[in-house]
Amino acid sequence: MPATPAVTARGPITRPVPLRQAVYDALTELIINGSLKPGQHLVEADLAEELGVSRQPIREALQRLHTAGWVDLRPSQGAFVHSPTTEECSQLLSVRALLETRSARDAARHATPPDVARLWELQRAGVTALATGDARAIVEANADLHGHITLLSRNAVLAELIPQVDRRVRWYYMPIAKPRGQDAWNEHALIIDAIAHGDPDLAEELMRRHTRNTTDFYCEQIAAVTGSADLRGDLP
Amino acid sequence: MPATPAVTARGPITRPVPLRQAVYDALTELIINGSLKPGQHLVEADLAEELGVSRQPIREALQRLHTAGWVDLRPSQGAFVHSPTTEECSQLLSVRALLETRSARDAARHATPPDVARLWELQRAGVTALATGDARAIVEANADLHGHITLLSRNAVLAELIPQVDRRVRWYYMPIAKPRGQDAWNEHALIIDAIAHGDPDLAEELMRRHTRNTTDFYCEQIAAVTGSADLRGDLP
DNA sequence: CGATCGATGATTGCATACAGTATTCTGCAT
DNA sequence: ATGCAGAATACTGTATGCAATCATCGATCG
Repeated sequence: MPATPAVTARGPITRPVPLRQAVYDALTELIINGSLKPGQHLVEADLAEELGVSRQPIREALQRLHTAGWVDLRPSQGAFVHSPTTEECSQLLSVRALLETRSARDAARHATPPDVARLWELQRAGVTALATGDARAIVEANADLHGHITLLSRNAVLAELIPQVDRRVRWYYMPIAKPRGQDAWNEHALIIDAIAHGDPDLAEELMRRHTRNTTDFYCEQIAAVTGSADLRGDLP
Repeated sequence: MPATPAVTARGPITRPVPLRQAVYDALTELIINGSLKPGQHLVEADLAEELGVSRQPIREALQRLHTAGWVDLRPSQGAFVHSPTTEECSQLLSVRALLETRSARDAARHATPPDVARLWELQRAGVTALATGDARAIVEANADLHGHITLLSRNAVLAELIPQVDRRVRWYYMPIAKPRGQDAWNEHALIIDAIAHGDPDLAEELMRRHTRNTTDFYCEQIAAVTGSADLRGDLP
């Protein structure tokens, strides 16, 4: 078979994106950016008209949003945008810290030189974003860096779980939490260094401190707004 | 209205269970007990007829099965029972150990005397099942005990994540892994004791050993069957 | 004889229609 | 004014129908 010449396309081909997937993406976006507020009743017919599709893809997307924790699905009553409690957020932070600490450890065990180079690349992108002061770019760069570390852990289960937890954390803290800035990226550099040297113990410990600092920072922001009690919960 | 006398029901009232939920439960059961084999193509129309419902609830259940990792959903081609790889199982075991270790620690911080009493109750049930030699009862008792520890961690996120991971692990190893027997339940007793004494460090360490032993046992079983290489992967 | 192309059947994706149930509004009696 | 009863309304849950797409098989051509 000498054929299949000069196929420049990336991916198998341009698959027609299933409508339910587009709906899922659209709704998550609407929830994250606040167009759909916590507790709001999501009426299928309205969403269907809004997005120009029938109720069927809407329902399928709502199923996925439910299992992902974005909406609550009360039988015979419909879907409601999930309202996170402070306890839940504390727990999300705690679990995220646990998973990311582990992924850092495994990343240090598996990372190759090209992997590390890619990490430094993302690190530079983050520092650049930090210099320009573009808050959105900073958050995104941070997510990219952490996401790539989870990839390097070579653990598909981890890489599947972490983003779910992470996105929900970021969604909840988005309105109140300013990016941590320089400190966070200094810590990133230390972690990358540990990964580059293949030192699992050090990478784990550094990531533990990093997530702890991030959590503390978030909790201070929350406390400043709500004047509430201790949110740090069960962090180690 | 003199009627509705002597309402013995618990909960609000007897809610009519949504059909999609029944379908979801039925399909997971069929997958776990092997009626639906890995890789098998799940034709919506067939399932609908089999279960006596229309395609609509089937589709919604398949969405949930997909996000839970039970089936793969290939666009325009339908649903296929997920085929776990040995790598994936190793990763599942690894993540499960991580999460359960943490839940044991938090359980030790939060458990009340009634909670501990309930744990001992479950422990006794497990030992009884062990004595009778009923393999299915043993596996179930084990899941109950671990599940209750996750509840005691007072972390809803953990309690949500662990069962998903745990069920998939048990499903894959079911055909080849004999229950570990007495050793596992001795270790359980030590863990419960640590929780009862409110000793997080000890509970964490004991659970770490316990999950490590369980993983080792499973891996030996696997190796004996497949004659494969090291599966222990990234356990600490 | 092998390979490519086209036709056919099966299956999914989406839309629509109908039935059951929870909520809300209105009217009346207290 | 307040509480309750009843109907009207709105929404979800389920079923069915149709068009688009994919896999399979057979025929034709090199």
